[in-house]
Amino acid sequence: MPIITLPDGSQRHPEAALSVLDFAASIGPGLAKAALAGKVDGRLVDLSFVMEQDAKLEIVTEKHGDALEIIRHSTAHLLAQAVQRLYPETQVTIGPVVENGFYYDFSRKTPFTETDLSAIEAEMQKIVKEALPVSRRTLDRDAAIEVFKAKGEHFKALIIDDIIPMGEQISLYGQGSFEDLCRGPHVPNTAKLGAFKLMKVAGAYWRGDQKNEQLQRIYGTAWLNKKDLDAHLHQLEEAEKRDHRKIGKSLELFHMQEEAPGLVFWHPKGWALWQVIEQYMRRVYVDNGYAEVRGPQILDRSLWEKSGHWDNYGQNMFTTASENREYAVKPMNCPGHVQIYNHGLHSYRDLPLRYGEFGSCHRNEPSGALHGIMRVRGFTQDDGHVFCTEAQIQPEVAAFVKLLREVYTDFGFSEIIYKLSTRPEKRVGSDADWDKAEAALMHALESQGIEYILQPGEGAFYGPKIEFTLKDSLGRPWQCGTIQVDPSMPARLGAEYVAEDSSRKTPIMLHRAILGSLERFIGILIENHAGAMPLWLAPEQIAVMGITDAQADYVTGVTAKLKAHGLRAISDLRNEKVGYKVREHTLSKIPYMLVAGAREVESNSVSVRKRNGEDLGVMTLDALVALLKVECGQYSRVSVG
RNA sequence: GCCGUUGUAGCUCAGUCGGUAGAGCAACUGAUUCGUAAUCAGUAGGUCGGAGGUUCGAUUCCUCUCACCGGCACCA
Repeated sequence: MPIITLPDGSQRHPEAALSVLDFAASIGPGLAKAALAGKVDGRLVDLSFVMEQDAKLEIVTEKHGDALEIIRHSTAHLLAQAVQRLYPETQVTIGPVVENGFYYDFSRKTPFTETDLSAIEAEMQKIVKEALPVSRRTLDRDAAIEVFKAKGEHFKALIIDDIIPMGEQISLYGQGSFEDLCRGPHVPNTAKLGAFKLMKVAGAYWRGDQKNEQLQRIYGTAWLNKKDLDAHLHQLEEAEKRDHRKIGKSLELFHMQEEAPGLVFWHPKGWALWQVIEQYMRRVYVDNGYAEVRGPQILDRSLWEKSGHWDNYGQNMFTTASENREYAVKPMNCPGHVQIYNHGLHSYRDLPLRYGEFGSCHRNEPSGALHGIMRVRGFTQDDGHVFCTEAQIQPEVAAFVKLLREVYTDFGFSEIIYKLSTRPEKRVGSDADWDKAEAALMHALESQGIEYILQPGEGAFYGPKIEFTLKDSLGRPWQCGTIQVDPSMPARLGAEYVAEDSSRKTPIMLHRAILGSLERFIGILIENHAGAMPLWLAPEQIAVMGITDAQADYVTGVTAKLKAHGLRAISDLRNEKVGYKVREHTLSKIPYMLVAGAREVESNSVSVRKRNGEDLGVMTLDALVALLKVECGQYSRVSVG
C-alpha cells in the first residue's frame, strides 16, 4: 500500500490507493471541502488523481501558492463555456493564465461588444450556480482530433495536430456539455469559482502572427475571493490616477495634439524636469569618460543605404527631398557617431572611445503602437556609442551595467527587469563572434549577481543585447536602457583603427542608452512618483506665499534669495487665502511651501510646510537652504569611472 | 497596420428617442486682506474631432476620415 508523505513530514498509510479527494476526506471533511487540487511529488493534479504509489502530497486549498493559477485556468474554461452557450457558432482556441487573470481567444465573425461581455459574465455566474462537476478523460491523439473536428472546433484539432506528438495520450476536461483540450488540473466543480470579472475585449492574431486570422480575445481577472477581487479592482483605479498622460495634463508638463501624432509639446514645467534630467545625464557622461557630440538631424539617402537602414528600416524613416537630393530624418544616432569617429585616424591607444549625445530621433511608428509619451514618433535618446576592441567589450558592458543601476537608483527605481537577447535566425557574423559577444554580456550580468531573463533569438541581426526594462503604473513593461554589441556597422561605414602591429582593424561598436528615450523615461518616472517628483527633480521646488499683501515685498525677496541658491522657487502673490494657495500648490505637487506672515517678516524667517502636509515649523532661510541642499544632494550622486 | 471603444467650453463631465447645448472647476471683473487643502458676487466662453450624405432642419441618423484609449502585431 502506498505511503503518503504530507508537507509537515508526517506519513500516512491508506488501506488502498486513494484519490487526492478521498485522501483529503480521510483527514477531515473540512479539508475535503476546501480542496481544489493536489500536488503529488511536485506535480499539480486533479482531486480525482489516484495515488497508486508512494508519494509526497500537498493538498491545494485557497491558502496554497498554486491555488490562484488553478482558479484562473478554470475560470478561463468557464468563460469559454459561457461563450459557447450564448454564441454556439464560436470556436474556441487557447485560454492561458496571465498576470492577475486569464484570457481566452475565440474565433467568431462578429467581434464581441462591451454589452456581450456583461451577458457572458452573467452566464458564467449562472454556470457557477449550476455547480457543474468538472471531469477529466484521456484519449489518444488521433481520437482527440476527431472529437474536436466532429464538434467543428478546427483550431483545437489544429493545436493537437501541430503540437502533440504522435501516439501521445491527451487529456480533455468537461463540465456540462462543454469540453476542452487541457493539461489541467482544474477545480473539481464550477461552484469553486466566482470571484472574477471580465475586463476587456481585443483583437489578437492566431498564433501571434499578423498574417493569420484575427481572433476575439476576452481578458478577465480572477481571484480566490470577492475581497481580493475588489482589492485588485481598487488598485487598478488607483493606478489609473498615476497615468502619466493624466498627470502630464494636470501638472502642465506637456501636451500632444491631433496635428502632431506621436510628438510631444513640452510646457515650461515639463521642460524644466527634462532639463534637470539632461543636466544630470551630462554629468554622467563627463564623469564616465564620454565626450558629448551632436550629429545632424537629416542625412543623405546614400549614407542610409550604406548603413543598411534604407533597406532594413526604410518603412520607419521619415524622408524629405530638396534640389534632387533625398534625405532621411535620422531614426538613430549611430551612423552620425561613426562619421565623427571616421574623421581623423584612431590608434588602438584611443580605445575605448566613447561618444554620447542627446540625440533627437524620429521613427514613423505604426499608428496603433503610439502610447502617450512612452511610445512616440519623435524622441530623444541619451545615446552613446563606445568604439572598442573585442577584449574591451566585457569590461565596458560591466561598467555600463553598474552605472545604469546607480542612475536608476538615483531616480528612485529599484525594480529593473534585465533581459539578455541572443542570436536570431537571421543574422550576420560568425558563430564564434556571437559566442564571444553573448558570453561577454552574460558575464557582465553574472559578475554583478544580476538575475536576467534569457530571450533566445531576440537579439538584433548584428549582435546580442541586454535590455533594461521598467514597468508603468499598470505593470506594463517598457524597455528603457539597452546595450548592444555591434561588430557590423563599423565595417559597413568604414570605421577603423591602427592596431599595435600598425595594421588597420575594425573596432567593435557598443550601442548603449541608460534612460533609453527621455520621453519614455519621464513617462515612467511620472507614474513611478505619481507626479510627486523628489525635490531634486521637481520642476518647481518651492512656492513662497504671504498671508496678505503686506508681505509681498518680503515674499519676493525670499524667492529671489532661493533662486540665487540655484533653487527653483516661485512667488504666489495672488489675492487669495493662504489655505487656497496651499491647496493649489499641494495639488501641483510642489515639494515645499513657505508661508510668511507678519510674524515671519518680523523674525526674518519662513514657516515651512511640505507637500505631504508635514509642518516643519518656522526657520531662517539659511537653515532651510541647508536642509534642501542636503535633500537634493543625496539623490544626485554620480559615480566616476 | 488590425480588432474594439471614445471624441461636447481651458479641465472634468452631463445632455439632446433629429428642432443649432448645460454644470462644477479654471479664466475675467468687482468686493474681501482673511495664518496652512477651496471667500463671496457677477461676466464671458462651444460651427458638440473633421468632411460628405439623408432631412424642412443633424451635435444627435448614415458613410468616409483624423486622433485618443484598450489589446494584438510591430519595437535597430
